[in-house]
Amino acid sequence: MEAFQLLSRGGAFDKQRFKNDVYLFSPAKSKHVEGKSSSKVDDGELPSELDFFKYAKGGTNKRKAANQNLQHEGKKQKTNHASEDEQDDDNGTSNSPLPKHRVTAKGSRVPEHVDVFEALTDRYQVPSRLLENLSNNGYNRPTGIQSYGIPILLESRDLAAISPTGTGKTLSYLLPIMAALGAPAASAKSDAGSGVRAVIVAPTRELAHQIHNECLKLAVGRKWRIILFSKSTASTLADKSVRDKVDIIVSTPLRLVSSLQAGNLELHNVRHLILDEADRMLDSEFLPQVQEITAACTHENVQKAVFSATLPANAEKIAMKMLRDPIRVVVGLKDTPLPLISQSLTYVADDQSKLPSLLTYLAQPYNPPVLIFTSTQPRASSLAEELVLNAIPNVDCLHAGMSKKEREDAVSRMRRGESWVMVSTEVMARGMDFKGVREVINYDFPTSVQSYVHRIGRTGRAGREGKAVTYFTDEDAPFLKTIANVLLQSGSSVPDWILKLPKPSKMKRRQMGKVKRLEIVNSARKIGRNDAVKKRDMIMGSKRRKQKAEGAQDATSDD
DNA sequence: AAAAAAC
Repeated sequence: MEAFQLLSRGGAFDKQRFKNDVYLFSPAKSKHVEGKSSSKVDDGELPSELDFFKYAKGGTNKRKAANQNLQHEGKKQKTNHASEDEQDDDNGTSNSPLPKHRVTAKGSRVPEHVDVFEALTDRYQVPSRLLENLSNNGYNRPTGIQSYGIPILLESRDLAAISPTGTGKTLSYLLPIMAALGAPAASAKSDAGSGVRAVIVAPTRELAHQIHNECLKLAVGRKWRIILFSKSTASTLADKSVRDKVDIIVSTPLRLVSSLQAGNLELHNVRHLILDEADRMLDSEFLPQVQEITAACTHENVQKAVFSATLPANAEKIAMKMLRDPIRVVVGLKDTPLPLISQSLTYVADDQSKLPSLLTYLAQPYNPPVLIFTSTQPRASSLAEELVLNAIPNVDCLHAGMSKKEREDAVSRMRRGESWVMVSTEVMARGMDFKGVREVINYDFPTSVQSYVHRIGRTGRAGREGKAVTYFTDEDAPFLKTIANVLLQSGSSVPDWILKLPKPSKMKRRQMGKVKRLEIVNSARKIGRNDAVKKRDMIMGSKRRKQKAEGAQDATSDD
């Protein structure tokens, strides 16, 4: 009976019900909203294409036009316009599945872009060995950010690169670094000076690990020392004569900072400093650490570059101050998901209704692996647990509260395709490239546009299609319109009534943030529990699990 | 908004 009630509350998209709840947020406008919505109920049922064109007229195009005008306003700066469409026409090879984006490059003396990787050898003497490694790894033609960004970095210029998720930003900075490195520091003919020459900083261990892997693939046949910085690798570099022979370090910020402070690392010889996921690296939590790192890079010719799919104005300001005579490259529209990702918003009345909705979803055919995002670590753990208890196969969990080994194991199961359902926190939201992910579910509503764009950007990578579903509850209403606009901007359709919601800024958002979200409410503790618990402990680690459970109980009793 | 992540 209980289960039936839960199911009947969750399930299908229920406009009517939500509409009533809108009153809660804007009593003054409630009649207006209701009147308009009910007279246009049919709009929501139009084919999605029609819906899109309708709203694109009002919002999307205006904004595009505004963007373009802004770009033309630069005074002393030169603007380059180009389009990947043209490049595709030139070449005639239509095996490029990548979406076609407008590219703008703004700054002084912008180097010309390249249409093919081979042009890099002619123009910049990029070693052919490097290009071989490219094609061996399946890189045939440069993406937008690669064709513009690589020449800029090869000309030793500073760069702020904004390009959508899954469009090859990593290669855009790795290739120029490797082209510029020359002989390994350890070799006799090196004129590299002493100390590491390139540093790449990323916000999570998993991402740093992935970048390091890419780095190794590209460096095949060369003897550079490329270090994924961790506690153990850092300790092997305690000996200065050893660390002076390192060429490239990939690291998370705090790891670098603690080595700097311990006097176990010098960055005075760094010629290339890359901030991946730049807006994250420049947010208030990471900024002090990043500043310490940049301050330690004292070489007069240090080249700095920042990369992200999103770069809010304040982060861009900080970035531009950091950079010297920078060039700003924007591929597509900033802070916007790929149109390849078909996005939808699903109403679930409240937190308790989410699990039944998800179970219903997972009971139908879906494309594994599915990546599910929750707002907190305990919620990720307990949701994974619930799915296991409900006999969903191959459930995995990954958050930063897990041990290093547990995290690594989870990632490798994911890479091997053994995970069908991966429940995670923001730790997985940025940069991670699991090529198979075709569906993302935002179980908990994202807390920013940036978070939304990066989360759903785990699918639709390298030209593949993807699907993203976002659950929203009554509590999420104040932020719904903001995210709905992002869907519109990227070509997904949104029901009429959502767009008619009052402006987010006018809503009472303060009181909304106070709702405490604890663990996923259990709906089905039944038979086979012991087996399920064993399996769960294998997935999440029993020790950690116990700690989490105790912590959560404390939190509950507080209430 | 606000939690997450970084050692």
